Amino acid sequence: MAKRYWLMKSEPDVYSIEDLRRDEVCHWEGVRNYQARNLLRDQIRVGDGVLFYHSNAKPPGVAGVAKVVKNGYPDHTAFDPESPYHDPKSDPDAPRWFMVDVAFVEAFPALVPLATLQQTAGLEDMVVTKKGMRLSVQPVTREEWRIVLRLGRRAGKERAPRPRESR
DNA sequence: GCCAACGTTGGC
DNA sequence: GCCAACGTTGGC
Repeated sequence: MAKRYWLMKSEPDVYSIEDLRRDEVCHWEGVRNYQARNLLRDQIRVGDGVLFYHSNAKPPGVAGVAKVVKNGYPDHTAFDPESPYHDPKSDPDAPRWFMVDVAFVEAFPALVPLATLQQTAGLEDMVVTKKGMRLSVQPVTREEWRIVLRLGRRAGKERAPRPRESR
């Protein structure tokens, strides 16, 4: 399967790209939407690229890049009564919710705001720019990926020198 | 903090 | 299986 690309939302107050930089790898836990669940379980694969999106932020936007390092597996936080993501209806013998593991790749020197995405030619059909689209795990096309990475790296170039990145 | 757009739940 | 009520998401 060729490498594919995704956008995943996280509230930076809960878990930000800087948290992922520190942790290096994280479980993408707590997704409780069936459409997103299906992507995590069936579509997203090791090696795929992830745009790390800060939602409910000021401003919201793409903060950096991660990569998938573990395919979908049951989200154990659903089984934990102490977890904020606890779901008593998820049975360990037939898990309802899934997660993947992602690893830090890079943080953009400056966030690419949603408003910029909405104004950028070539991103007209990008899911995150659509009004009313709340899906927290979304597919991204190869071309959208290319454009957003260029925006993120260019944004940094205008403000501060960017250290050599591995990719 | 507001509220529009969605998704889910539950009565019938 | 409809749909009203309710809860959540997430931009503004």
